[in-house]
Amino acid sequence: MKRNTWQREAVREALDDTEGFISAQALHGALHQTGSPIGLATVYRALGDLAANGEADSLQSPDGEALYRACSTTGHHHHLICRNCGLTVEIAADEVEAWAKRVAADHGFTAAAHVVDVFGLCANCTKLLAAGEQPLA
Amino acid sequence: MKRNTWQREAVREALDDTEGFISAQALHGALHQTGSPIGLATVYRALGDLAANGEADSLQSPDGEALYRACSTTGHHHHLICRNCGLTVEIAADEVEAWAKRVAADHGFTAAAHVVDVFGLCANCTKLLAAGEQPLA
DNA sequence: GTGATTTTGACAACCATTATCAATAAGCGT
DNA sequence: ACGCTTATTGATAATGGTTGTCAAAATCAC
Ligand SMILES: [Mn+2]
Ligand SMILES: [Mn+2]
Ligand SMILES: [Zn+2]
Ligand SMILES: [Zn+2]
Repeated sequence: MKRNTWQREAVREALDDTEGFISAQALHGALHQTGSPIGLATVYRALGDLAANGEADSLQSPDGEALYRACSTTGHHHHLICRNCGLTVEIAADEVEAWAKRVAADHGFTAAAHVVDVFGLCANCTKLLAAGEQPLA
Repeated sequence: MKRNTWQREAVREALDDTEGFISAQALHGALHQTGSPIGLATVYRALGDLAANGEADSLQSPDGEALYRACSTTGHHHHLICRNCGLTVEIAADEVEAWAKRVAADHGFTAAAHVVDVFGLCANCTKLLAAGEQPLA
């Protein structure tokens, strides 16, 4: 049976305290800074479990890193993500859902799923970068 | 200036001969099987260049591997991909383009890009799997 | 509390991708 | 055609995220 450990709870809380998407490594770093001695492998395992249970959303960053986020919305939705600071907006996109279903059906595809993510610079980061600040400071 | 080499042309042709999306490693393997002595690093570079020039499309597979495909359509478009056999249909989706732009603008995001891919089982694979065949045979 | 079983975590292994850099070769001027 | 400049190649090392290993520690049913 599945056992409850403080490590899994720590990962859940750390993920909740994070604004946007975050990598396993970054979350492990954040936990360490709070004094937690949790191991890196454990963070990977906990995040994988959360994603499998639907408690967290995951996506592949454009450079192939897996990112995780605790979602406030329970149902199916998508994300608008700042590629500089990670700020994330959850998006309900009925329009795109319908489009995806239609496209698959029109071509005889079954068991269709879709990946829909929008990356950009949030208003704040746009301002900062225009002022000559460095990205990801 | 940019020079023309048989290696780049070999990668272009190998990519054209491929039905669906393929990884750099797999393409390198395919080239080797035809007797080509091309180096792996060169395949990575050539694919990166093709993608940068818009001659190839690239996407991150669900497990974080970069996949490439020679596009017949020159403009921006998306893909409907069979997760079993790799068969790919190119999709023009003005509706989704407009949606992505609107979503970004509505939230003050700039420099927006989007990832939109639909994965499913093509008609043929649906039939085969229903008949009890194994996936990815 | 005891013990079977799960979980952890330091570390190694893995694997895709990128950086090195000496050797090679494209292509311009001659 | 011939050098010469310089982009390109490719064997190899390095990088970096992720997963596997396995003995030690922790959980929980009894
Ligand atoms: Mn959707
Ligand atoms: Mn698009
Ligand atoms: Zn931002
Ligand atoms: Zn198929």
